[in-house]
Amino acid sequence: MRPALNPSPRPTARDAIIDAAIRLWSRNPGATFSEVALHAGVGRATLHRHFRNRDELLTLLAEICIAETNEAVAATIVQGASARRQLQGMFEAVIPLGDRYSFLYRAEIGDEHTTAEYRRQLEQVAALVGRLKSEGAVAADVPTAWVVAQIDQLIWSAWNEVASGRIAAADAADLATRTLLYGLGKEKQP
Amino acid sequence: MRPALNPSPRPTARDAIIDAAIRLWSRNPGATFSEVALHAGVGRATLHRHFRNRDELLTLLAEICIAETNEAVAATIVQGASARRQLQGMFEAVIPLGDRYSFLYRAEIGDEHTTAEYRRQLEQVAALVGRLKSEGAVAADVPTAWVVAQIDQLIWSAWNEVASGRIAAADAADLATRTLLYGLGKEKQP
DNA sequence: CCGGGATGGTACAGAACTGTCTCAAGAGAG
DNA sequence: CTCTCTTGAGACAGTTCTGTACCATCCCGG
Repeated sequence: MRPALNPSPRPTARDAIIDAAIRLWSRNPGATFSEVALHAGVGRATLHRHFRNRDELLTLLAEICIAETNEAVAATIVQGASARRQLQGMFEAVIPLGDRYSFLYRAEIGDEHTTAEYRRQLEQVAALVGRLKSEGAVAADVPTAWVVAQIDQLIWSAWNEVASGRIAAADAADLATRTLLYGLGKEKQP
Repeated sequence: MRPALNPSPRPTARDAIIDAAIRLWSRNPGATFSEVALHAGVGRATLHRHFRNRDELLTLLAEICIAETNEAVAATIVQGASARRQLQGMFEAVIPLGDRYSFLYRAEIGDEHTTAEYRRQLEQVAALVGRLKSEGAVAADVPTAWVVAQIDQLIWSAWNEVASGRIAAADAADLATRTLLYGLGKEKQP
């Protein structure tokens, strides 16, 4: 075999651990290392071989989630598009990641680099809100922090409703955009 | 002293524990019994005298929070008022309770009575949404579950913004109502 | 002044979790 | 086939949390 460009030679176990940890800690942030190993179908010792301790795994997960989100957003956003269209694109990209993203809300990440990266993401959203305002898509008299918070919450609840089957995945992004810009007080605007 | 109508003869310690537990577990659901005792300014032994174990305390806290919310809502809602007005009243009543209410989102309550009571609260909100729809304040084509989720999220984020000082407490309920009904896409409606 | 009840501090055993180690088994490359 | 690397299983000690018990102290009412 040629020298692997991929640094992980046999990634199955490692990937299974990462997946199980994200899935499990999303629902129960206090879940035990043993439980993670069990759900990953992996021995607890193997888990410790890949990740020295809880913090190391948690930090990696956070980095993965942030990177996945950045990637998804970057792939969807069209540079020349209107801010209004970029908002819609962001919803479309990020809502399906809800289950991988959600544990970040609860996790207490100590790592500086990770928190800085997260803050950077929020700032990007704030910048998008600024563009929405100058386009007239969002009212100027609303605090930007409030709009950012609403976008965050909409992503979360949209994924939540999709995951529980109450809303079709295809409708989620539209519904989120509509809710943010026009509210739920009248029929859908053109 | 006459036989106390109040079943708790010397409530200071007990109250301090309840308060500290709500405050602490809201931020850190995994906080230890020792930490709760420490923050309550009470010996750990005393804590165990009042509450046999974690579940007992947690269940009581949930019941208290639900009762507080019911009480606050009931005191504010005017029977004859429009659903639109009742929504505003609910926001005004519940947003200030955010810090006491928030830990319920994360806590895993096993108690049947408590979860039933919580479900009942959600159903009341759903009923309010139904009335909003028949009044024409909320569009009929939006799933009720979505509206309920938005109301829940608005309460949480409104309290959050108030708590972090980014938004004035007096404006919070108005902003939440506006966001829900009219969205953030245009200047405030009359 | 005196006694009962609540409290704080501490000690203790049991349980759960963590992190490390060892050893046997299995899968894949050469 | 053989060698190497990874894995699963389990043992182990150390730490933390839990729930209980005990005792000295304090406050309150009588």
